[in-house]
Amino acid sequence: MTATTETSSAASSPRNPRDGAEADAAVASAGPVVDPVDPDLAETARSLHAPVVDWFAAHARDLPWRRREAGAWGVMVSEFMLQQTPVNRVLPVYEQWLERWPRPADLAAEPPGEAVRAWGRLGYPRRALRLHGAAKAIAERHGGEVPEEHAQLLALPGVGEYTAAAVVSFAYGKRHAVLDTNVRRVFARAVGGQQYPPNATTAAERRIARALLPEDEATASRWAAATMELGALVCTARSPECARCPIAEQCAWQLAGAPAHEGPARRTQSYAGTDRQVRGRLLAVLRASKDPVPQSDLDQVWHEPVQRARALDGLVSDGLVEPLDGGRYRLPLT
DNA sequence: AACGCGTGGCT
DNA sequence: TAGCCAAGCGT
Repeated sequence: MTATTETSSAASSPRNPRDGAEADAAVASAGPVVDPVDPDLAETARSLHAPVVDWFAAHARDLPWRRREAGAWGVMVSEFMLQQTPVNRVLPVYEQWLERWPRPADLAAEPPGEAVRAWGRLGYPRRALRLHGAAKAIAERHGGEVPEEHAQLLALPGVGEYTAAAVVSFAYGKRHAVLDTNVRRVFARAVGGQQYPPNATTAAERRIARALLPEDEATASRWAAATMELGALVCTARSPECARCPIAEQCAWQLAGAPAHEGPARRTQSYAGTDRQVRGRLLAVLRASKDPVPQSDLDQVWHEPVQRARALDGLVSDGLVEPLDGGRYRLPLT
C-alpha cells in the first residue's frame, strides 16, 4: 500500500503544514471527537503492524529501562537522559542514577546540585534540574508514584509531549501515540514518501501517528516502541539500511525511488565559541569540586571576560549555579 | 516559530 | 574536516 493522496498531502507538510490542522479543527467543531481515520490510512496501518512488531520481537535491544524492574521511574529517568543524548552514553549514568535514587522521593530528598553532579557529561544539564524538580513534584503531589495520566505528566518540569507519551506507553502500557524523531522519520518515509520529516512536529504528523496506532492496548504499546527502535537501528537519518527493513516493500519513500529531501536544510547549530561551550566548561569545574569554587578558578576556563561573565550569569539564573559570598560559586543546595 | 541549551562520535 | 546527528523542552 503506497501513500494515498490524503496521506501524501498530509505528510508533505513541510510545504503544507496547515492541512492537518484545518482537518483537525473541522472535525473538532463537528462534535464528539472521534479520531478520523482515513480508510486507506487504516489499511496502511494494518499492513505495517505485524511486520514491524514482529521485527521488534526479534531485534529489540535489551536496554535496562525496558525491563520490568525498571518501573515507571526508571522509564522516566531514561526518557529525560535520552532527550538529545545517545543511548550508549546514557547507559552507565542511568545505572548509577537508579542505584542511588531508586524512587522519586530519594532524589527529591537531595539538593538539586547533586542531580547536576550525577548528570556528569550527558549534556544539557538543565534536564538534571528538571528531573529533580519532577521528582519533588511526584513526591509531594503524587504520593511518590509517577503519574499515569498524560496531562499529569505534562505538568511536570521537563516533561513535554513526547516524554509524557513515552511514560504512558512504555511504563504503563497504555494506548498513546508516541512521536519522537525516530518515529517521525519512519512515518515520513514509509507513509509520506519523504526522506525527512518537517523541522517541527505538525498536526498532520500527529494525525497520522494516531491513525496508525493499533486498537489493542498491548499492541499499541509494542508498536510505539517498535517504530522507535526501527528508526534508531534501521531507518536511520544518514544511511538507512533498507535491506534489513521489515516494511521496505511497502515504504512510500522506497517505492518512489528514495528521492532526496527537498526544501530548506535543517539549521545546523554551531558550538565552538558559543556561550554554551563556556557554560559547559564552567559547570565542569563546579561539578568536579565538592567545595565552593573561587571566581579565580572559573576565570581560567575562558579568556574573554564579557562572555565568561554572561555565561556564569546565565547558569545562575537557570538555577544551575549558586553564588556565595566572597565571589565563590557552587552547585545549588536549594 | 525560532532559538538556546552540552557533549561526543561518526563520516 | 567540519558538519551532522543523537528517545526534546521551555520560552
